[in-house]
Amino acid sequence: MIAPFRTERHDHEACLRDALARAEDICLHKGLRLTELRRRVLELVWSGHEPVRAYDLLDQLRGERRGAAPPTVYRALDFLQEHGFVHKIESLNAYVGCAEPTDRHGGQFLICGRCKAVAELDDPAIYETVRRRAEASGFTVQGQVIEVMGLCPRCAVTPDAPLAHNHEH
Amino acid sequence: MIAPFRTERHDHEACLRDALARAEDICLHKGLRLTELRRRVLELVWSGHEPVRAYDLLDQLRGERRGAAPPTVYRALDFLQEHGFVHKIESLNAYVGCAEPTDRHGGQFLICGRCKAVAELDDPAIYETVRRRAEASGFTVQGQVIEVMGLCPRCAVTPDAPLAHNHEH
DNA sequence: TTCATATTGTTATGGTATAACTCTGCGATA
DNA sequence: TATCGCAGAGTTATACCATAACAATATGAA
Repeated sequence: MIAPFRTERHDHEACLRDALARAEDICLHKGLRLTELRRRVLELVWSGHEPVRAYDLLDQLRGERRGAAPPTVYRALDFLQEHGFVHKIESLNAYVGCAEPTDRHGGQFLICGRCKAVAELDDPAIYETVRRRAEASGFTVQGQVIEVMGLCPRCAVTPDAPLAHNHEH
Repeated sequence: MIAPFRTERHDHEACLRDALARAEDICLHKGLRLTELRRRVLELVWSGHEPVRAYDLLDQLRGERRGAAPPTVYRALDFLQEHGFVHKIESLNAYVGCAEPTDRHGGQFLICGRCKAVAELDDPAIYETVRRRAEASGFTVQGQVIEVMGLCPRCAVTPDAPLAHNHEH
């Protein structure tokens, strides 16, 4: 199980730096082109641990790059998703960075309805239970979308405290 | 576990009739108003076991009801979802009927990528595994979105056979 | 250098969903 | 019976999400 919710000590600058370094490294080894645009979109998605919407990315890109348009961001997101650097949260139509990028892996997402933070699990017990029960119905499993809504540890405990910023979660 | 994939003998007219009768009955007992519009939208969603998109419903409504517009269908869908008569498939932005309506229950969906049929599971083993593993991370679970992509039993076995109609699946 | 191809730019459009205000019909109540 | 309040539905407008299609450009291999 990986990438749980961040604590108060979370150093997001280091977190972001590591994520970009991992991506660079993986692309180098696989012969993928992490272009300036793709790298920048990945960086923007990783600006926090909340899902980011495509048009928010686009708004930011427009400030930096003339002629940015929806395909600009969707194509970058397609690349990043295909190689496991980001995931789409289907129930939010939004995107989060992946801390453990492997090609086209699934993962399970815990989504805090209060602070909006998302944690990713890659829990084999969940994956296998879903696979086993689905195949018991004669279904052949090719992919799983698992998104769990609720409250992250901090928001469950202090539901009235002010929302901390992004980077502290 | 309920509502598996339909067999060749599936009598969809009876299936649809039962679904509408159940909805009528539940609304009667709960004091809910299954209006003409809501009943018709439910009927259209139940036209098959494939997810139906909101604007497809709208196109059909326009042929029957002057002034049908997006809110017409979304408001009906909101009512039907809230009371468990239909579910939204998040990964498809589409809606399916529910054979076992209970308020705001979750459910797990098996989605055939070939014939597009959807089967609903309400498997406590899946629900509990996801809940337990999420809460092991300190997360408080309020809802689950579980959508499994793959091949239904028939499409897995005869991937080259022509697609059967709707009602036979 | 030249070429094939991947990437990005550009314009347009399609698909999904809600806001906000109006109108209508129906039951509760004075 | 009058009228009030409200849920449901009509109506108009707009916001948000995503892709098609074609042009231009950059990149790396031969």
